[in-house]
Amino acid sequence: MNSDLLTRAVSNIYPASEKLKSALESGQKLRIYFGIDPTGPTLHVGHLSVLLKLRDLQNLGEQIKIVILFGDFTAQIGDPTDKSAVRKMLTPETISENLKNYREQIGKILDLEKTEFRNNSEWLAKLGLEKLLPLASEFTVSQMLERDMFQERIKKESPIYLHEFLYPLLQGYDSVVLEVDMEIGGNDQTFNMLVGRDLLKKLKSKEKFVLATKLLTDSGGEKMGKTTGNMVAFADTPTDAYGKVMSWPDSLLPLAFELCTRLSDEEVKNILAGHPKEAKMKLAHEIVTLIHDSKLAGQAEESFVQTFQKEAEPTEWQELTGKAGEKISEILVSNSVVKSKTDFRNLVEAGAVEEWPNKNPIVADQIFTAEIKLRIGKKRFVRIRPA
RNA sequence: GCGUCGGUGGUAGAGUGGUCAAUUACAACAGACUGUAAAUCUGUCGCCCAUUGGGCUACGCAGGUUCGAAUCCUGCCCGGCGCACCA
Repeated sequence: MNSDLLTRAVSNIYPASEKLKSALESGQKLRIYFGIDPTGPTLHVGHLSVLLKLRDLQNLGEQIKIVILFGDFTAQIGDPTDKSAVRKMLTPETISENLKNYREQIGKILDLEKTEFRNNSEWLAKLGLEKLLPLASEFTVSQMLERDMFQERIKKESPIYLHEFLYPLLQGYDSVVLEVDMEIGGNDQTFNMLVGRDLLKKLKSKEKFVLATKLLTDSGGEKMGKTTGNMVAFADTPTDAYGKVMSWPDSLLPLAFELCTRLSDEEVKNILAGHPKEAKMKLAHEIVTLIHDSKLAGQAEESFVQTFQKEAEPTEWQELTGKAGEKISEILVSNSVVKSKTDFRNLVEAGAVEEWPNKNPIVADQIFTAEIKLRIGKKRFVRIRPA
């Protein structure tokens, strides 16, 4: 067992780290699960710390059985943890589409052969009141209200809906049905995971370990990507993913290495001792390798260096076609490169649009005549060819 | 049901008859700076046309008052909080 298995990227272990340690050392078989609500189209680096932890555990061998639970039912209810008010109802099609991506993306990290996949609609969809009410009677309203986030809402006089009380129960019930020995999730899931622990104890007299991982937060303590747009998704192209990591603040580096890579402490220490830019490139390379592969990571890195550091010809151009006589602005709008003509005009006025590579300025209502390459801002490279 | 407060741009949240396409903050986008960044500074940030400027559509929905409404009135829809029993 790796010495940092129970410490790296770990925020808390319930009931106690030592207990889990001895369970692991005793060779006791453990069913460990991680629940994800398929609310978005893709996993992102925020999931990476949990997945890597699961992989570490999976590597222990036969002793461990990893169960990935897709909250296809709970996704429809909406976890109040991400309380941004009105949730959009997801259609079953969207959900199953998401699930397809998720499974494949998880395969980047975990050994799918050794992983069990379940959907919680299996049991939650047919959970009747006669089952639900006894669950609800295990908890008091004040226990639920204790959650920080409910307290905050009371303070702000914003609504708390009944179904939001139900959510932790349902997630907890997953633990009961799956008869797991352990649950892993982000720190923000601690409350829900502990409800499951209580339920399991009450209904099946079973002890469930709960391992909460640290969250990838920025210096303000906000979850990455929540306040800024640089959350790296598994579905991002290698180049995008690489670029997004490079735009993370330097201050995030130590935490990001801990959570999103498996470089050893010592390696990380060496890397961090060097130039921050080099360190971040290393981080970006590692992350892209995890969510794609090392070859693509290499290419992404090369393209990044080319484009931004050497200002050389970018390796990827967005290819468009246009008719001679058409306004360039119209071609760009119809291909959603820019939002509107006004948007394009503003960019032109800001000096953000130039012809590549001779840097000729472009005027707002320039007419398209022959093949032209444009650089718009820092990141948009467009080549327009005659149709 | 009663009382009361409220529904504003991607978000939060000002604005209570004209100077409001709507203060501000965050996010976004761009420029400068740099180590790619971040931070900082500057600009943009409804849509369309335009050289200054003009037009259109927007402040829950539908009507109305007014020369003029995000702002006033009426109705409707949605929501918060309080009250309801013990009295």
